[in-house]
Amino acid sequence: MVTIKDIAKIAGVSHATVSRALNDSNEISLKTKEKIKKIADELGFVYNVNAKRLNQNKTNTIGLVTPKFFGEIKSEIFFASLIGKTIETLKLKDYKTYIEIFENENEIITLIKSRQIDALIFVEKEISNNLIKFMNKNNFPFIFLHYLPEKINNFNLINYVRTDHFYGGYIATKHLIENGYKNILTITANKGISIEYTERTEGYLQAIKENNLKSFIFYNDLNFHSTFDLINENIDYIKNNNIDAIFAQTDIMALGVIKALKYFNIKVPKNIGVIGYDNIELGEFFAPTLTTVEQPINKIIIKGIEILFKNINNKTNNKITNILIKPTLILRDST
Amino acid sequence: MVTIKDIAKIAGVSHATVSRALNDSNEISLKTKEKIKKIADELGFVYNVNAKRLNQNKTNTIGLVTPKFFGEIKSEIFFASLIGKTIETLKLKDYKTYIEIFENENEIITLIKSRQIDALIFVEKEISNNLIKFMNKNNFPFIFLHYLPEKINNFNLINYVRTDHFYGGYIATKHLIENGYKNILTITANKGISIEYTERTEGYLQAIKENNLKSFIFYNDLNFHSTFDLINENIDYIKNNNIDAIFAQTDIMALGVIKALKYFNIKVPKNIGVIGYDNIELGEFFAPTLTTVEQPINKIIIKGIEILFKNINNKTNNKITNILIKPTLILRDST
DNA sequence: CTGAAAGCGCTTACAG
DNA sequence: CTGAAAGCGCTTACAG
Repeated sequence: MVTIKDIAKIAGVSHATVSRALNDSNEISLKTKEKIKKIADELGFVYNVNAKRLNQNKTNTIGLVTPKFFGEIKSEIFFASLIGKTIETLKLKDYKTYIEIFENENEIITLIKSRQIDALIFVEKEISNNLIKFMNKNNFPFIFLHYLPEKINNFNLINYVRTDHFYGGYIATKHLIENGYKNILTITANKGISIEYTERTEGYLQAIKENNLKSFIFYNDLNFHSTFDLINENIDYIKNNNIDAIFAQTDIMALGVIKALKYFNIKVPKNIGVIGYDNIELGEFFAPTLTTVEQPINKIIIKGIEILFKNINNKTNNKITNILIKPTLILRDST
Repeated sequence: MVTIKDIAKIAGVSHATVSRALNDSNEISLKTKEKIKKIADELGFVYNVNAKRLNQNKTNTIGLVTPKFFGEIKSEIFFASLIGKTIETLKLKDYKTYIEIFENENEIITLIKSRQIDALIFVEKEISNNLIKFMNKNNFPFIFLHYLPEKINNFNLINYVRTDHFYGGYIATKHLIENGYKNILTITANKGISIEYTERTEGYLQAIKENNLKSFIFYNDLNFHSTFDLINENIDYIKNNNIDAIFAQTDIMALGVIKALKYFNIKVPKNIGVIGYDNIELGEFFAPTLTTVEQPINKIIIKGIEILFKNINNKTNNKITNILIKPTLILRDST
């Protein structure tokens, strides 16, 4: 492969001069600069990144930490979008993305110490204070997107951008109310699963309260089959309470709900309206298509990267930024 | 960050000795080796990979080239699995994975020249002879998985591992025949889309021929809605020819078929059996669940990486390896 | 404006 | 078995 020394030889200058020319240093004559650039071009010169990174102690690469996302359809769809959007957004800034599937924190620490990345984006809940402290101590920029690190109680030490789930739960419920539904059941995650479900439920309760309605809450696993079972087992409760709408706090749950209602010949949305949460693309395949709350994941990524770069470029300014982004309602046929 | 010089200072040896110790060189005494390792451990030493890569001209990183996979549910599911499995498999060999979303070949050439990766895995069709030649000339190891590069006519210059689609089309059709279906329609891709659909169709024709049946072939777009429309528009043809089974050459198409048949109150599998191809996880969500041909993507990845590593470790041996892996039938409710 | 030198953090052939 | 030296391909402070 061609190096700056090869160019230097051909141009009859020192390799330092070549380096300056290619880096558009302002202490070089336009004439030699252009001559050198032309030669570099002809030779198809490309920097040896490893040399550059060693010298500058900067990699122009951001690590993206995700959970093990494969093997389950919902997270595959979500993380494929996330990874794609992140790569795309960082590429616009001339940064590379390195995907790290989270296994343990030691691997993350090793990754940082090995100087492969300049910063980290976490879309991962299982991060402890230990790692946060390590990064802060070393002035290593990072941000949490979408998820909050659940082992941590003090969020004043981390930047994050995530969905405003309270608002999401609120608009989902309000939408149902505005469409005339009165007895609205919400199906949320089992307790302790994740704070975001608590927030969605609080949004739900706020809308319920504002309209003097009665609240109905089921706690359940987040998956399709168990939600199907849940409805099955509680069909009498649903009938006895005249439940006429269900706010399932994930789309997958909502699909399980719809399948179960179909099984009992309950028409959606005529007898019972159903709204989901997430806007997974899957929702478009089912009949009726699913009304849902869309998580603003692209906005989260773009905003998150913006904040991260402020941190990268300005290490002194350690201001913590926490941002909630409002989700939006996607109206389809199930309500 | 701690360097080998820091360790050297504490251990009272030269940094060359530290390097030998940490690399388990055999020209070092056990005693100093252990002493040095202990110190390194205590200091939490991790190599600066950039220095190591520069020195060794080796990155222990493999590039994975994919199309732009996000924005469409089917490819999101497929590539999320693929990326995950690749990262996992390479990690076992102590290699990192770098994801490159294909835009143009110059970016790939730059990636290679910049010394960020030791080899490339292509799961991408749009590669030309130009790039192949460049890699071969530079003795840069690469392999094609799953797809064949469609702009190329001479496959003797490239390693690849892919599904045996002829066999896949054959077993799908044979399965239908063995279940008593007689008039089997296959829906394949529009001509020129990809060689794999031609292969599936040839497998179909082989089974049809062996059983003296009549062949019925529709050519269509690969997506859900247009396949739904296709069935809609041709429902008379289907009825008139007593079509009693449909081999849709992708699962997404098969789901479109089932939706359309439902619309006409045609029972699956009672009136018409339906088999898909791919085994996307989505197939499990629909009723009836989808019988399909599973692409052996995990086997392809594992085998492909195995071949790639032979090439990496043994650059002299430029033997080309082409492997077809047989897919398997997944029996569910739609046949 | 340009070159020689030193340095980034490693490895390894050479000498002892 | 160990150290001093050279080198991987860059950048940049220093001197002129």
